Amino acid sequence: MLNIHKVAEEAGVSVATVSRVINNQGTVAKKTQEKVEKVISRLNYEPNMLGRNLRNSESRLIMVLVPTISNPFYAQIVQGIEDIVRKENYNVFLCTTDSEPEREKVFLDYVRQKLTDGVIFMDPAVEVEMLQDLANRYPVIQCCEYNEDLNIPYISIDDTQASYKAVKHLITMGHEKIAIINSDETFQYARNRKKGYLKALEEYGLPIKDEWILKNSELNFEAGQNSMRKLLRADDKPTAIFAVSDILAIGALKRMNEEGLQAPEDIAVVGFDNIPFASMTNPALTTIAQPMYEIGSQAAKMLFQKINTPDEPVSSTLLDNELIIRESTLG
Amino acid sequence: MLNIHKVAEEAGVSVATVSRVINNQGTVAKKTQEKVEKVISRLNYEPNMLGRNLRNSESRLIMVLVPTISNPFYAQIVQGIEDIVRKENYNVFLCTTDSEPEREKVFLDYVRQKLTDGVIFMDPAVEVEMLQDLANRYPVIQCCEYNEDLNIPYISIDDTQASYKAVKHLITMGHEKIAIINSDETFQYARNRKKGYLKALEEYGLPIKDEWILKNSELNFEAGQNSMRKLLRADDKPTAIFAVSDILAIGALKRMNEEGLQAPEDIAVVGFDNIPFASMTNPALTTIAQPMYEIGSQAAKMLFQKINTPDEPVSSTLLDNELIIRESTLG
DNA sequence: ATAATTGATGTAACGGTTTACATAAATTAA
DNA sequence: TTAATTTATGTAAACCGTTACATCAATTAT
Repeated sequence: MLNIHKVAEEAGVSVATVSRVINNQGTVAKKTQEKVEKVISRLNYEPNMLGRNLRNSESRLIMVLVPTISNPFYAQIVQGIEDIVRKENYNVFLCTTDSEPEREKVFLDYVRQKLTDGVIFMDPAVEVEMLQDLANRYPVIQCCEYNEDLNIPYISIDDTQASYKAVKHLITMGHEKIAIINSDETFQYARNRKKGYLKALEEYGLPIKDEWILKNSELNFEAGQNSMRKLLRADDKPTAIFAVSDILAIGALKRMNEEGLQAPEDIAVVGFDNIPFASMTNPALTTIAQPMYEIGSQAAKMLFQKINTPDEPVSSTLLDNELIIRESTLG
Repeated sequence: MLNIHKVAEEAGVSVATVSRVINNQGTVAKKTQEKVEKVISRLNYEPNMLGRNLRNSESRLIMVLVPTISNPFYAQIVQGIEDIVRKENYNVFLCTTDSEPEREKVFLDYVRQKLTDGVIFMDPAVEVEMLQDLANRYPVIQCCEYNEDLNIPYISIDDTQASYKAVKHLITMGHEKIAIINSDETFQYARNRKKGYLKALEEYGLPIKDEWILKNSELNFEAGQNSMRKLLRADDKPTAIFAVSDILAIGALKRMNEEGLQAPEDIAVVGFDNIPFASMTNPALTTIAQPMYEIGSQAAKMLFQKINTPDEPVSSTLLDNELIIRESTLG
């Protein structure tokens, strides 16, 4: 086994001296230092991180829990996280949970088990008590999806206000029959976006119909296509659609295209997130831009607050969002 | 500190007994077991993974190094990896390198430092000697991007043959002026795809022009758009384009769209990868489908071969690929 | 020349877990 | 009843690195 003892032995010094050289604390005589360094590079020695972290009870590792990486939405957020984390000389381990509680649990245990120093959690599906319990003892930040009943700092946007804005835009464009393609309402964001949708319709006295309110348990193109298929078969066809995710909106646009329909002439479509691909579609997609990078970097900053001053409370934030108007709603 | 000693003390047993209960080895008397379990759940104890892994010199953790998660191409591969890895009762840590050698190095050190049991490496930019050295001592698999001069197992596709197929398709459709939008030729795949492109042109005696051969250091929509802008300004405009990535192809399509041009009528476009978005564009994109899920799951299987039988050689594989013909080339 | 200070290095405990081996108690065999 | 075996539990070393404290040598001060 190649370890610090072996190096010490080869160099004819004690392990303490080797350790001092590795963590260059400057208290080692020059020639001893050189001697040790020579042995280290000759043997190709790397300190074992388990031993080191165990001793230091610190890993300088952050875990980021995402449901999936197939939605580019997360890519930008992770970029924001990475940039801050690296600046602090930490590194990021990204873990995908598929929103499965058991998988989330396994990864969260890594925090309890001291493998990582903290966690940024998007889209938690795990039981709330267990999450709260974890957050009481370790640094945890909720990012994007959150539960405000918990005493865990979160960073997100005001989904209700954002979707209200999106739907109001459709109303301003003259639409009166507006459908929503939503995801699973177990998610807070889905409930909030529906709330904003309903609020806008009520405010303008527009009809609310069950057949215009669709839910999807999966969030992918196919779900968007399926939802659009259903809407095109509705007794009373909507003239505009608000999809709570660009992915769903793009699937919907595709379905229209397959049926020979045009956006916005036949049906206008608004998405949500402003993933890079949203501007690449034809027609380009009107959408709510979340400040993804900013969300990520803020989340990381909040996490470091918790790590560095565990006893001081970290305040939660809702960031601004922006309606990006493109061809899919512009007559 | 809450540790196994504390639990042992509270339960009035030795640490060995607690350890046996945790790893339920069945050699503990029923009532002792219950007593210990009660204490464990009362104190909310979780074994420290650093201590455990240090002792066992095993982490049951796999590191996957990707340049970025913003290209959905990687999402599918990672899915393939995850499914196998979980089946083996391991977990995946995903790390993004931005193809920066220093970042790659930091993560690779985690393997040396025993934090993870192996690595699947896509798109290595790190110095080859260091990678080879790592692979000599730890389980490493090259995935997608690879260097065949190294003695490190790889899984990928035959890029030369695939791009030859793509370009031949364009030729079959009657095109004689065919451009390539490539990425950085420091990458093996980029060199191979160019090779296939040239081979097809040569075989059919078609012209090869410098102004039809474009390179991009970044691989994103903007790069695709920029390349297309250049091609549209060429003295001799191509009638067909082979892009070595769907992302580039989609950017190129967008640029055409902005200029009021249609694919394939004005210029035909072929992409590479068959990311989910590729079928969502309008027109839908003709592309080379890489068996992404399969690549990922194979990579994981190969890694476990290395982990479980370190001394037996693992053979490298090139998987089949398929040309998916869609609207962007179909007159 | 002696005492006091500085500098370089070593010793050993500690962080948390697992497990070979030892021991004690309980059971079975003779 | 005694010896042999089985079962349950405990002791202590091992995994690897860090660091407070101790030690010794060398330098500086008096």
